[in-house]
Amino acid sequence: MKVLIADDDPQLVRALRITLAAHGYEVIAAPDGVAAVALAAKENPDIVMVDLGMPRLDGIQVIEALRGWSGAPIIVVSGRTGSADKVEALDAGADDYVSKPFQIDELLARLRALSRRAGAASAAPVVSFGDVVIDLSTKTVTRGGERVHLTPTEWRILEFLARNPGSLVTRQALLKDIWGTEQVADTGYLRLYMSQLRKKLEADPGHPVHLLTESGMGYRLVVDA
Amino acid sequence: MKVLIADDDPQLVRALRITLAAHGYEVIAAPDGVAAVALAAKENPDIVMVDLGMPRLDGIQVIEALRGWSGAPIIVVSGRTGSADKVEALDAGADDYVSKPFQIDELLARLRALSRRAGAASAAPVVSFGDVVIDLSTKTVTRGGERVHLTPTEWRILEFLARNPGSLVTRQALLKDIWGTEQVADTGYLRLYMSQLRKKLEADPGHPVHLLTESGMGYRLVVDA
DNA sequence: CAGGGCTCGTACGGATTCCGTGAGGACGGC
DNA sequence: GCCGTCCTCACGGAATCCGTACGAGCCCTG
Repeated sequence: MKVLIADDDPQLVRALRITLAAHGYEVIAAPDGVAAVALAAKENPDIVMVDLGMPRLDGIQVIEALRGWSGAPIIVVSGRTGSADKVEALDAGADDYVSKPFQIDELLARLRALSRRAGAASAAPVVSFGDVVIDLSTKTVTRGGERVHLTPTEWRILEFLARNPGSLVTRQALLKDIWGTEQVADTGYLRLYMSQLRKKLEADPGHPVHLLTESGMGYRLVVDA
Repeated sequence: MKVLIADDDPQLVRALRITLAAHGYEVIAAPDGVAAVALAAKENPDIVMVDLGMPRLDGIQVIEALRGWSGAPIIVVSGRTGSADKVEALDAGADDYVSKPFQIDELLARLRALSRRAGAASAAPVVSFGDVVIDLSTKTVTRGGERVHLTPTEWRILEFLARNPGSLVTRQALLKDIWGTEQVADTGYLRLYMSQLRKKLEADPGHPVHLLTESGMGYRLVVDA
């Protein structure tokens, strides 16, 4: 069970690290928002504890960024006790909110409750279709056992699709996630990358079976049951 | 969204009932532990709010009884603020713990967070009729297990109908939702798309059983119970 | 009971938008 | 300088939209 702590108070992080480690958790930590998001993408933690009021990227923004692709439970640990802060954090996608100072045994109980509920629904970190296997945790793609090389942009598109297997993904959702553009100005790159992904992953790129396009709406990755 | 409130304070129950109803929740209530368990078995609520310290059956025992067969999120609302009580309740199977007195907007936010996570795990928003299954979240339509391809406009019409299952949808409501036209100028597209939907989804398109038209009024999607 | 008016279902085809793909330039790291 | 990657542009082909037309069923009326 891997826990990511995003907090800029080194003393608190140190205390938590010792306590959590004593209870069997593996702990990783980041001192600011940007580092937290990057570390989460790299390590794929099972639970995330985030402080509001961090440097570089606010806690709320960290929550929103994580919720874009991760289903891991998020618990906010903050010095702010106002209900407005709690509502904002919970509605941004957090699962729980604990105010400082807190009792350590209560925090541990809340962690157990969260992981208990999330554990029932956690998805496998690999998806596969045909002879292609996508490992989301190690960021590798193999086809018939052979490693397939993808460019960073190709990987990000495929990852987004693989995190929503079987689901229709609209073009604007992809554009917003990959390029951050609010505008839906399709200048054509997406079509280009889909074409290249098909060339690398489909048996017959001219007649795709798994990387499907739904005309007028977006794309869909059809995976094995 | 149905909420069961198990609390022996009639004043609090009354206040909660009004507030929750105003936010679109359906509220049922039980004044003691035994009644709460019985009512939960009968009504199958989506969320349970339980007080510790109730007559006849303690809150902890209620949680354990519910967890025996129900996966519904449980939130404890209690006057006890000690961490020992929190730990006991959470480890018994509760998902969250709020101490009295509480801010009502915080409680609402926690309810939203709980139903969001529980909803993702359990029932996806799906409606079905005959051998046809409509998955609103993945925008997928299957018939006898086979995927059915719909054009964007066909999907939008079907989605609108599926979000109002069994009820009559007026033509102007559909026109306004799909084409954004305030005017009710029926130039015939709607009839056309309904025809195509029936061809794709009805066993006998000439004699529809589920995609019904109410002459002079609009359309109605009849779904399974 | 016959006729007319209205609403609805369905087939056909042009106009438009959307999509796949190839070629090639710009940019940055090594 | 070389190479990988990202992006622009252009064109052919496919999918989709939407206007029109025509026949069938229903209700009202005389």
